[in-house]
Amino acid sequence: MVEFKLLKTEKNTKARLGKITYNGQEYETPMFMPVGTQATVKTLSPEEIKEVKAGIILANTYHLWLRPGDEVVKLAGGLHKFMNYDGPILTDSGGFQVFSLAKRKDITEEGVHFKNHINGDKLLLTPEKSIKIQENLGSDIVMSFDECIGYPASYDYVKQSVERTLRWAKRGKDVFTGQNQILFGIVQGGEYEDLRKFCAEELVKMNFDGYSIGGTSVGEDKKTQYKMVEYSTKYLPEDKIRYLMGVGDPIDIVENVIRGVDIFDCVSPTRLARHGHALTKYGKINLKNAKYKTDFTPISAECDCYACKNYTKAYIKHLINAEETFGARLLSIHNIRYLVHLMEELREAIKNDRILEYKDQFIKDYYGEDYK
RNA sequence: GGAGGGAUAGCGAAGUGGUCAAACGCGGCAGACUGUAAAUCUGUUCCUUCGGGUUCUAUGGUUCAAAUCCAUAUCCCUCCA
Repeated sequence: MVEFKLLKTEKNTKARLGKITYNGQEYETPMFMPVGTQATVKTLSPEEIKEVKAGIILANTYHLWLRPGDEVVKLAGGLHKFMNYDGPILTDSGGFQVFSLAKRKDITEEGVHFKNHINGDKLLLTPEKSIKIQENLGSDIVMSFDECIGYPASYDYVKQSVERTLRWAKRGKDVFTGQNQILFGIVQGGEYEDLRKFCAEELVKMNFDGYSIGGTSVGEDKKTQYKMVEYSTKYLPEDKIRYLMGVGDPIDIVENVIRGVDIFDCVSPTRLARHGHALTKYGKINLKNAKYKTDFTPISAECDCYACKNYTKAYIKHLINAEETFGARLLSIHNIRYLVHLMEELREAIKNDRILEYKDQFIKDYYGEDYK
């Protein structure tokens, strides 16, 4: 069972320091959660996930429902046993797939009709079904089934979508019986403050165990994203987890921690890794670039990850160029460790009430002196 | 010794008179990626002062026009002796 305790709020901002306890394990927030859509953080073993000091990982209802099937996972004894991970697991509801598979969707009051991406079968995912699947999967944190609205979207569309998302949240909560599971509601509302406020307040009335902020990282500019987050956290209770869904650009993490977000997830560290990119204190680098061919230094001298302790840029570049999977694995380890370490630094800054100074220094390092 | 087939950009390979600086793939160079239909996708890849210039093994020829037709040379492959 995941339990959250707010430890402090930073003196000058809304940044929060918190503690999650889970089966005798303790994790601090703000935290970054690596994504393991198909019950695996792509290329990493559970031991490696722990070695980079990641805590919660995220898996996906839609994908596991289709393959291998939530009943199979249940038979295996739940996700933790099935994938051999004893840390906390959060499952997304399938709501994002409504958005990303938009060409083949049909949203009705009942739920969303899909043509699945594996064999084209027609499927119906409903709020009740999503909760049931997540109960079968046996994740620790369950998401309500929502509609992730794209950007831009008209006020009228967002309004009716938010209202439906709220009805879906209620329906899901009504059937939720998860043992040792907690359930989050998802704040939508696009860029419109009154709709974000309305959505948040209605969800809070339903008393969820935590709250997600959705509808971000769908192509909006950074300023808009930060506003969406402000308009959401402002109306959420202090004592519950706030989870910003899908955001993982380092600067966005820093900015949104300042706006009161506790946990983040993003596919970017693992996807960037598979595409040959490494996150570093001094910005993102592309190891495919010719200039790294004979660079026999680690990705980052100050990084304590397995890749940086043992391998050079030139070697990892070679692996990526040769399409050897070990390269993607080393970069995934590094990129996740980079984000987890970023969170460690942010927590330290919150403890010292110096997060604004930290942000300024972060920007100078990451983007160089002439940023903005 | 005889008979046939071939040589196209870094590599492989289309093209067989004009619409060809030459399809496509690989390789190279760069870019994108945000609750993962993503180990994917996009751009670019003879030279250029952006006007143009020089290409399809080499040389010569036919033609208004040649990677494409003809002759010779060089190299490679297959089959028969």
